[in-house]
Amino acid sequence: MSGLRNRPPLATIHDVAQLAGVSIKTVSRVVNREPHVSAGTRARVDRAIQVLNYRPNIAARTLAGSRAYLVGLYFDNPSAGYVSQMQSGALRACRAAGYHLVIEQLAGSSVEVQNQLRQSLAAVRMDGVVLSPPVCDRGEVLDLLDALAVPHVRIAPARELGRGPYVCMDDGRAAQEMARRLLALGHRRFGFIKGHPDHAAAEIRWRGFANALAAAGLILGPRDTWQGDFSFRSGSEGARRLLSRGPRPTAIFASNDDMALGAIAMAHRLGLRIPDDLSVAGFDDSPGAEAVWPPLTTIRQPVAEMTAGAVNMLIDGHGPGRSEPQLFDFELVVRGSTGPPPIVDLAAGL
Amino acid sequence: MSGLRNRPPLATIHDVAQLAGVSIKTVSRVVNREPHVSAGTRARVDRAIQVLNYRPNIAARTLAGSRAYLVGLYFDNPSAGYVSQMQSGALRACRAAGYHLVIEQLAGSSVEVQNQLRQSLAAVRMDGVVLSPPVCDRGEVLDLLDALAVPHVRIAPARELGRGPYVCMDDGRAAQEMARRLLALGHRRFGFIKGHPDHAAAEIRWRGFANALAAAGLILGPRDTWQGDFSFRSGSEGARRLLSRGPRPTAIFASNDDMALGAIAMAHRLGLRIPDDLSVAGFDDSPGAEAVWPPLTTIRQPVAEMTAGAVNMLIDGHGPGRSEPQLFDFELVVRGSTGPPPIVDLAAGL
DNA sequence: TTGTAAGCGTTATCAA
DNA sequence: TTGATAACGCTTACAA
Repeated sequence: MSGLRNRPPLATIHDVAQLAGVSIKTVSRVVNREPHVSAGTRARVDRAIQVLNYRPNIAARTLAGSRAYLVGLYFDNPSAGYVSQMQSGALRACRAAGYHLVIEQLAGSSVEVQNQLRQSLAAVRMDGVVLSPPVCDRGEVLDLLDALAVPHVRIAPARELGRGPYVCMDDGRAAQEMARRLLALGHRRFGFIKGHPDHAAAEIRWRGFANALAAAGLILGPRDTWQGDFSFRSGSEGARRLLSRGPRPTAIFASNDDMALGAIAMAHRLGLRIPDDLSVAGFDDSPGAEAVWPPLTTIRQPVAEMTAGAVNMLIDGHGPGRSEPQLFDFELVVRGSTGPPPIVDLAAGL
Repeated sequence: MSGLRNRPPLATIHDVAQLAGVSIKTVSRVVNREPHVSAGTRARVDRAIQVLNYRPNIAARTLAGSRAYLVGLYFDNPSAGYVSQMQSGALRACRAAGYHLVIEQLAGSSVEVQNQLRQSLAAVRMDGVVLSPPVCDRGEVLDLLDALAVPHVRIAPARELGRGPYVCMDDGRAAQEMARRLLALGHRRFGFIKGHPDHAAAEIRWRGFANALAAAGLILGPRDTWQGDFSFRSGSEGARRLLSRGPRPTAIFASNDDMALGAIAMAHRLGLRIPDDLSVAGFDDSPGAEAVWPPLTTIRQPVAEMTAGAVNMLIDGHGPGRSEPQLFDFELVVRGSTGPPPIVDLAAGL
């Protein structure tokens, strides 16, 4: 029943101490893996813990000590798949370290976000927080965190890279590599669907792509790009626009998979065959990428691993000392949605 | 920096008491909205709280009192969109009530799940937990929760409905209504893609659909159904099988949207036009449903609202007393993926 | 190597 | 209507 409040009493550190015939301090030492405990004592305590099914009360630990065994994950990302992967990585790292995860959505105006953050940090004393895009690029969030001296690690930040530790992937190089791949296939007319303007990595992807094309002597004009927002819908709308003018692009690169899937859907709708008439590439390797037809060529970003890494940096980074940004490898995943351009275009390009 | 541990001291209940010139107990009364506080005192305390930006420490509250201001959300759902909607509803309800949300994934064998659950409940004393499908239908989870007397509310449970409070939607009636709709359009040959066998609501949807067809004199054989698992991939695979035999169905109903989207992708791949050659319907109204082409006819399940309702039941259900299951309305959302069957089939059916 | 005692910031009890 | 004081279960000095 919902209203029931009389929980069976759980074993406390005193119970364990009594059963093991030691003081609570010794139990504490064993639980926290501190040195200076004889093997015999340790064994007795461990057995008592086992027998009583003892688990330290996190509230008491937090109140007494400096650690809370709680980390926060702050997000505000429209892509459910991205959030889901982050959480899965964060949960894995937390569980391995005996931590637990509190999540919080941080949305709205600067003032609103600051209030939400302040409220959550004051109420739940966490050991630190992980900031994911686009929250990690909001100046007011970093300011407040600094003011409250709350440890934080950012995931794929794009601004103020000197401000604290982060994990990331080289988005620019990944976009560049995708561009080179498409160029190598023979494409010469490109469409690019940009990501959400608030998400700074989107800008980096765009620049990486544009630079690689520029190196090949190609310049994308404003009519070759479309300002999307990372949503499926903005991807299909972008594709509609990019494909509605002649000569139309033979390859479209979208800043994330959701938009690429939207572009594919639109291409189907317009009667274009993929990849025969049009190549489409995405970025993220989201669940849908492998499932759509034809499966999507994309950049695999190890979101779960990155987030797990961020949580570990938070937990391990106990002593002071500058931690280096942790760089994760991307992977260009080539699937069926990209191929050579139509013969006629190939001939023209050569 | 990550390793920084010296946080600026936050105001405590003592600071507030001193500034307001009252005892800590009075501050506690004001904070907790208890009666028996004069208006003047209350105002003074409120002002002091404001000035000092005081927020009660949740760890101290938990340790001393009976409430933890923390609720847990346990999940293990493959659909990122579903999880995302749940969390969003849960976070909204938590924020409104001054609570915070701890999430935990519960996966694996019976023993593993019990250990995860036991560990998380012993470490983080939560006021209660919300169980989502398919976790909410695992007997060992309910048993353990009962044994530990942890309040819980289930979302869309399908088994053991007498065992505690829950929120739900009438899946069977929704599937029935979808069947009637397709029958009314003139369809007579159906394909059905079943959901994950562990997710009991999937079974209910299937029975609702089958019953409605039976009422119209139609029986679906094993070759008219496909055992999916709620994934996009299983949907496309299911569609491929269902469509590979003649005479092929004119309408496919998938137990969730991800599978329906998979079916649509497969239909495109096979060169079938939707809805001219084939109608496809889903269940959930996930984000992709509106974005795909043609947009998906589906059942809108108010997942966020249901979860918010579950959290509120947990928080409100403080006194004992049996709380009734809370039933939420579904909505049949008709979009472009369904239409009349091809003329030849329509003629044959009449 | 082990133990004692003093908090940590609240809520709960009981008296004023 | 208020307030003093004892828990709550643990960590952290500091002793032994």
